[in-house]
Order: sequence, then structure tokens, then C-alpha cells
Amino acid sequence: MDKQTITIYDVAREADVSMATVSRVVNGNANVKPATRKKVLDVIEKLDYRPNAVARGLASKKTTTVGVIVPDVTNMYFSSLARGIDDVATMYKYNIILTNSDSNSEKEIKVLNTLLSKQVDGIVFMGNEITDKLREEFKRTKTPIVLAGSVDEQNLKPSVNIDYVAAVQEEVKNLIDRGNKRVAFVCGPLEQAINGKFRLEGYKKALKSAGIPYDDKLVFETDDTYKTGTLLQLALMSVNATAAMVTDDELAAGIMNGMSDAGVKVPDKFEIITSNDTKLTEMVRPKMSSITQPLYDIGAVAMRLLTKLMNNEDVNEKNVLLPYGLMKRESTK
Amino acid sequence: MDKQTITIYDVAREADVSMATVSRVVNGNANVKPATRKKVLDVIEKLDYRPNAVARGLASKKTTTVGVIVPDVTNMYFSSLARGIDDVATMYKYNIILTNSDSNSEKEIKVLNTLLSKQVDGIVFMGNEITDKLREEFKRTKTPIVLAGSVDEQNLKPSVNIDYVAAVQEEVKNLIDRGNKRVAFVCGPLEQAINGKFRLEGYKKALKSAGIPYDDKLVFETDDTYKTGTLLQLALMSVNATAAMVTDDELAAGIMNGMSDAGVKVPDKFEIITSNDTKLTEMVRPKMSSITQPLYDIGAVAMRLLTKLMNNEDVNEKNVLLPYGLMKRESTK
DNA sequence: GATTTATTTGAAAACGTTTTCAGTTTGCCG
DNA sequence: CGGCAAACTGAAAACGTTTTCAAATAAATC
Repeated sequence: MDKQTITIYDVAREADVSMATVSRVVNGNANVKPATRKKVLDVIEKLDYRPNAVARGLASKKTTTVGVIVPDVTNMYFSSLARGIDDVATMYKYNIILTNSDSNSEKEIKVLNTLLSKQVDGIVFMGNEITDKLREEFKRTKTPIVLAGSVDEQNLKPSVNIDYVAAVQEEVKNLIDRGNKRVAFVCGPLEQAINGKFRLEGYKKALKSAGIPYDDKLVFETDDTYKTGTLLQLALMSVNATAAMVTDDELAAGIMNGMSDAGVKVPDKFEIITSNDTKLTEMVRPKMSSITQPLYDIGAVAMRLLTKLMNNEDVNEKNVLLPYGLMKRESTK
Repeated sequence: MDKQTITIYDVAREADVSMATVSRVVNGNANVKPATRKKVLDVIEKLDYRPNAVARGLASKKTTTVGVIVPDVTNMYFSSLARGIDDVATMYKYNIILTNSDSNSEKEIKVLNTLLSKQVDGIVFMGNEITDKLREEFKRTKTPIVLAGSVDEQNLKPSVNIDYVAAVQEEVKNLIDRGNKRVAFVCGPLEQAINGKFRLEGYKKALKSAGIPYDDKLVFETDDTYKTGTLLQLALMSVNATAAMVTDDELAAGIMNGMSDAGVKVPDKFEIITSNDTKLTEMVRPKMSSITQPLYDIGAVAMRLLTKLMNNEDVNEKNVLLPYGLMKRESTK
């Protein structure tokens, strides 16, 4: 139907050189006489030749494409990471194939495999529950994989994160120090190591060093959505919580609005700290105090790490922890 | 280094059939005897064979990958569209290469070309300023392109949108009917046809039919960011505006918070209507009234349209307008 | 059972590059 | 100039599929 496309062969013929030479000039190989280079370049220009990346990928076994698996791009936390990833990806001449997994283990495995069949040069994975099956799939491939903003308790793969334990511990300590005896811990699925293992541990540690007994009535496991947050006000009140450490910004916004709508003043009657410092924290009233994470940077560093892995450079630190901070805004006293 | 990969040839040998036959069973071609099919399938299973999509792409000239060009995934408006796109893409067995353009025409052209060189089967483009140069690039390729949530005044390419003129006109009319004599129009870059041509036209029409003269002091051209919104309060007050029609949710949130922070009660002293109905409208207090757009659907329909184009099916309506709505929340009286 | 027709199969040529290896030129030196 | 190294260049073999076309086999018809 369309035999319009110009191939390297056409260029070679027209420039009266071999395909090899054309390939060399296209790839910036030094071993080509300036005169021939120019000749070829002119023909390329004239014919409007564009290399076919698929053929190139087949021949060179490099696609300059990396896969990105994300629970949901619609979530600001992940879109921020994704943006950081894409920026350094393009900086290194890669493109990203973006896939949404909905945190569904089956889908994760499925897209992982289609990404591999598409011969991506590497993968950055986001998603906090690394199931055994997924880990098996990870092991099956030699394609480099790095986790971004996602922890695997077994540290099978390189990763970029912050120190969730310390961050939560510090914030909960602050809450306690300000006089809150009953601090709730509102989180996403505890199955996810980031919640059930790390953040919860920080929470417990803070309680312990303050001599407060752990009460699992104060732990609320949710699905991480705004909507759910809005419905939590009553439950939180009924256990006499006066503050909450929340693991997701949208969830936290929901809780806060639920409180406000029910007439519970934030922060006077109820303090809230959230975890991701997305721009949502600033848009909401009162503005939410938050653990600050360099979201964009986590993505960017993860991608940078991946480029090294893809290049077979050796990396000294496989599990990077980026610095976190604590941003006091208006949802805490 | 790694000669681990199983090819179709290995399967053929092991199953004692030809590569053609293996290819047929992999592709679900009907013309293969059940017995051989099973034999091949067993070998595939045993060898853990996975087709190489790159080779497949070269041979078949189909990559089952589409390019998505978006100003910024971090913007909820676009991430919602992107999600719709990805969902129907995977439904039709495509993957998406996602690229951020920052609405920068040069970058748009650049990524467009790298997407084409990667032989994507189609492209969905988001970004509201279609420059002549970009249009030229669009014309250069036979790869189908559709615009999602993005208008081109010249209607060069198929697109999926809502009727921005009518939507804005209707909302501004409501504002006027409620007694607002001075309604501001706060928008992103007027160069973008969606603002400078369509929405502005709706605004003007509404004024006209209410017999109110158009006053360009009431038109505020911005960069569409939250931050800018927060800084607009004074300017809006100084032109005695009592309401604003805003073209972006984050921008609107900024304006509203700017107002609230300055002690101007919304909606009592100032009414605000926004345009994109992202989930932000619900998270902010007061909740923002908005034109509702089926964001996810716009993406989904655009992608569906693209599949048809890629399939050479003919489509009856090239420029789809999806229904919009008006959602009254708390930022209007 | 001989034909005819339909169903399955395989050989080999694409697809558009990169890359290896051997050959040609060129430049330099004595 | 002759000889040798260095700089360029080209032929052809990959890369791992799909696809075409003809051949082989099986099924159906009379």
C-alpha cells in the first residue's frame, strides 16, 4: 500500500556508499571521512530519511525504551514520580512505555511480561506490594528493574525511597509531644510493606519511646482514596483520636474535609499530618502539614540509576534513601 | 554475553514443525491442525518461549504501540485523559509511549518525530496550540493522529472534545443571570485556540446576549498554574469583578484560595466557576462549581477512534463532541 | 478408487538496521 | 619510491519475526 518509506538502502544508493557507511554517519561513528559524511548527510536531508527504530532495535538489541509500571497515573504521587522518570529518560534519549496496574498483582505481572516482550531496556516499577509471584517474575529476567517510591522487604531489586520509618516516627513523635495522647494511624493496605512494615513500625516506635501502649483500634486500614477519607470522621472520633498520621495526601484531604464538614476544627480539635507532599497539600484549606518527599527526584534518581544498570556501570548503593523533610502547614498546631 | 533467549526457531526445531507453523499458533491463526497446535503449545510452554515484539514489529510493520503526547502528566486534567487512553489502549492490546511536551512546540515536534521513528501505530496528541509547523509535521506522516481534549481551529485531524463555546457561554450566562454585572474571564494562554478562540467566544456571546459590553480589562491571560491563581485576587478586585469564569481547575483553586485568604468570601462576595471538573474541585473548600467534562471518556473515546483509524475502518464523525454538564457546587450562589 | 476440493504445512524471502571482518586508500617515514 | 600503519569503506551475515506461495496431505464427491 505505502512504499513511501526511505530506507538506509535508498540513502546508500543515492549517496553511492554502502549501508554500513550510512549507518556509521547516522550513529555518529568517528571512522568516516568528513567528505563522505557530508555527502551522506546531504542525501539524508534531501531524501528526508528517518531511521527505523524497530529495525535498529532488532539489529542492536537495544530499544532505547524503558517500561514504567505505575498503579495509577491519575494519582498525583505517581504522576510526580512519572514526570521525574520521563524527564531524565528523555535526557538520556529513552522513551517510556507507561502502564497502569491498579496495584493489581495479576495486571502487574501481565504488563511486566508484555514490556519484556517489547524488549524494553529496563523497567522502573512502582507499586508497594511485591508478591512472591511478582518477585519470581523479577528473577526470571535479566532486564534491569528498579523500584521507585516502592519498597520490597526483601530488597531484591535496587530502589529509591525515603526512610519511611524515621519520617513517620519523627512526625508521630511531634504529634505526641504536642500533647496528643491518642494518635491514629490511617493508612493504605497494610499488605503493602510500605505501610504494614515501615510506616507502621515508625508509628509504633514513636509510641514506644513515649511510653504509650499500642492500640490497634487506632490503626485504620483503608484503600487510599479521598472518598474513604471523608467517611472516616465518625470512626476517628469514636476512638477518641485527636490527631492522625495519614499515609496518602488524597486520603488525608478527605479526612480533613470530613472533619471540617462535621464541624471539627482542624487543627484545633484534630491534627492531621500527611505523607506525600503533593501539591494538593497546598490547595486544601487548611493547608496540610506533611512529610516532604522529593517526589520528582525519586523518579529522576530511579531513572538515573536505571540508566547506569542498563549501561552495565556498577552502582555502589543499590537501595537509595533520599532525604525527607517535615513541612509544617496549617493542619497541625 | 547472553544467548539465553529462546526464538521461534528453537520452538520449531523442538516441536518438529516449521517456523511458519509456530508463528501461526502464536498468532491464533485458524489454519493449523489441533494436534500440531497442541504440540507447539506444549513446546512453547516447556521452553518458556516469548515472542520478540521488536522482530514482530519489523516483520509485520505493526508495533501495537501508540504514542501519547501530553503537556504534563502531573496535571490532573491530562492524567485523567491519559488514563482513559491507556485503559482502552490495553483493551485493544496496545501500549502507550507517554511523552511530556510542556506545551513547548519545539519539544512537541521533536517527540512526534521520535515517536514516528519508533514506528508507533498511531498517536494521540494533547496540547492546545497547534502551530503551523506542527501542522506541517502532522501532514508529513500517514500515521493516524487524533487530538484529545485539544482543538485545532483548522480541524486537520480527528479530535474528541466538548463544545467549549456552548459550555462557557452557558455558565457565564448563569453568572450574569444571578446578577453579576462584571464577570471576569481567567484563562490560560490566549494563543491556544481552546482559550483564545472557543472559550473566549462563549464568554463574549454570553455578554452580548445579555447586552453587556465586552471589556478586555476583565480578561486575564495566565499560565494556568495554581500559584498564579493565588496572586490574582487583587487584580480581580481592582476591576470590580464579582465573579470569574476560569479555564483550569488548579488555576481556579488558586484564585479561590487567594480570595479566601484575603478575606473575600466565596461565593458570597465572589463567584467562581471552573472548567475541567477534575477531582480537585471536590477537595477544595468551598467545593468548586464546574463545567463537567467526561475527562476519562475523552481519552477513552479518542483512543477508540484511533484504533479505528489504525484499522482503516472508516469513521463517520471525525470531530467528536462529547456532552458536557454543569455541576453546581459551593463556589457559586 | 479416482478426482476434486479443502485443509495444513514448510521454504524462503522479506522487514530495515547494525556489526564484523576483510579489503582499500591514504599518509607518513626513511 | 617502497613499505607500513592508520584511516576508511563495503559485503554480507546477523537480528527474530511474518507472510507468500507452492506443495503435501486429508476430506469429500461421485
